[in-house]
Amino acid sequence: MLSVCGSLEDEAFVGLQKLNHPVNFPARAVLFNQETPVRHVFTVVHGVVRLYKLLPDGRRQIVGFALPGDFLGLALADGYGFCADAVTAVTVCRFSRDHFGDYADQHPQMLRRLHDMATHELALAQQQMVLLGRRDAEEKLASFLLGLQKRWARISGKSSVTIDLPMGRQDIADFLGLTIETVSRTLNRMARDKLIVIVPDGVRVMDAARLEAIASA
Amino acid sequence: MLSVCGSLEDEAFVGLQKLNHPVNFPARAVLFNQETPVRHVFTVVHGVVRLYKLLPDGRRQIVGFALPGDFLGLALADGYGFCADAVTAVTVCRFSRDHFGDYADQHPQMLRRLHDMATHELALAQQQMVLLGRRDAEEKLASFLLGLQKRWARISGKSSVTIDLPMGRQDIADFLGLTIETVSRTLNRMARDKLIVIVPDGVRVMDAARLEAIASA
DNA sequence: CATGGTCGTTGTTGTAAATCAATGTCGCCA
DNA sequence: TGGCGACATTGATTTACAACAACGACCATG
Repeated sequence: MLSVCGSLEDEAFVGLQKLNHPVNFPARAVLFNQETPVRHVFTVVHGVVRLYKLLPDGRRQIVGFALPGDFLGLALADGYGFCADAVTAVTVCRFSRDHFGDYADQHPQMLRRLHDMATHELALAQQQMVLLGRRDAEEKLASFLLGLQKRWARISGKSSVTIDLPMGRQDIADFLGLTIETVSRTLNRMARDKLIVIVPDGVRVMDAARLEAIASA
Repeated sequence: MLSVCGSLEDEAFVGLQKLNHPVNFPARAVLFNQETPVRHVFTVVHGVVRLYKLLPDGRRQIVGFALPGDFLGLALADGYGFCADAVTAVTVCRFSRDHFGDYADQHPQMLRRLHDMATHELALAQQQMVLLGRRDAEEKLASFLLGLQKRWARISGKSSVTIDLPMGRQDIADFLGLTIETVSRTLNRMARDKLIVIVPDGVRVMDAARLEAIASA
């Protein structure tokens, strides 16, 4: 289990502990949105947060799900904003954006670490572009499931064939650039094909090899 | 016009000048690819570079076009690779990845600047996710054209209603998650609708207001 | 000025996914 | 216990875009 402030237990970050400010949000609570300037950065301690952008007509693209240990606030500077809200009940560590920025500027190793996180996020974003632009519904779902499985494994330290899906079908659809119906149909077809079994709030991987073949097709 | 090493004329970077190594590539030349580990980072001086990822079956997603002044090599660390090749004849400034990394680690202001660039790229990547996941062909093209127009304006210092398109239709298609036919048809429909005029290697914006309405729909 | 190559356009047909429309399931609370 | 509301599934139909196919424009090269 992650202690008070998740990914900040690093020696680079001990100085930040005193700026630390734990906060709880119930499911569906808004952490911040596209319009209002963001006054804080966050580290997720538990729960799941969805990050998304809205078009004026209401179309939504989820740009990521933040799981425990993830840091929120990298791309917040640019004025390009996105929204974040709690998928499940969530605990975060909150830092004032200004204090955090000052701290980073005075601690090159921290800056370095932030930069590494940013480039990692960028690499993930590029993977997501491939997925959104060039893959069909089944490939999208297979990648999504396996990607989440790896992330949960990394968080819990042990891998499992059961993948927890705390987010609803609509969230998955908005992450993968599909509709809720297509997500539902594709998932159920995968179950019919014995790739997975659908369980409450998750799926169980039955044929990892075939699933991976589809995901990296 | 950008002098020897484009975006490196900053006081933060004078120490790098001696590591500077200008290189020319003809159109279509490969700067680096997904497989081979990347030994250099680059700054584009002139010409246009396409950055893309390939799926095993040959599908391609262009994740960005690098124009003069742009830096290449942010997301290169992660092992997740992408390919880069010259759309037009290209001049770049090349730096050894190791030397560049060492330099950055010893110059916090440089690290800071790299980090800002990375978060900016991340914000753009997220915009592109919205475009790929949730916009139709016409919206994609409109955004693409206006985005390029702004970038050219920023580079040349003056805005123009004529947008240079040095890349071919296939490149545009692979950037927007469309086929070449859809790009062609959509552009020609926009021309028929008097939004733009198609000229050799570019388009001319005739109805900026309507185009922007479509782009930010 | 023929010839081949690349690239773009245009027409036709096909299809994956969107859309429209019920219906089903589960948990919560009156 | 029954009924309401959120969410998921399933079916029918439509549609935007892909795929296939043919043709035309441009230019480089012998």
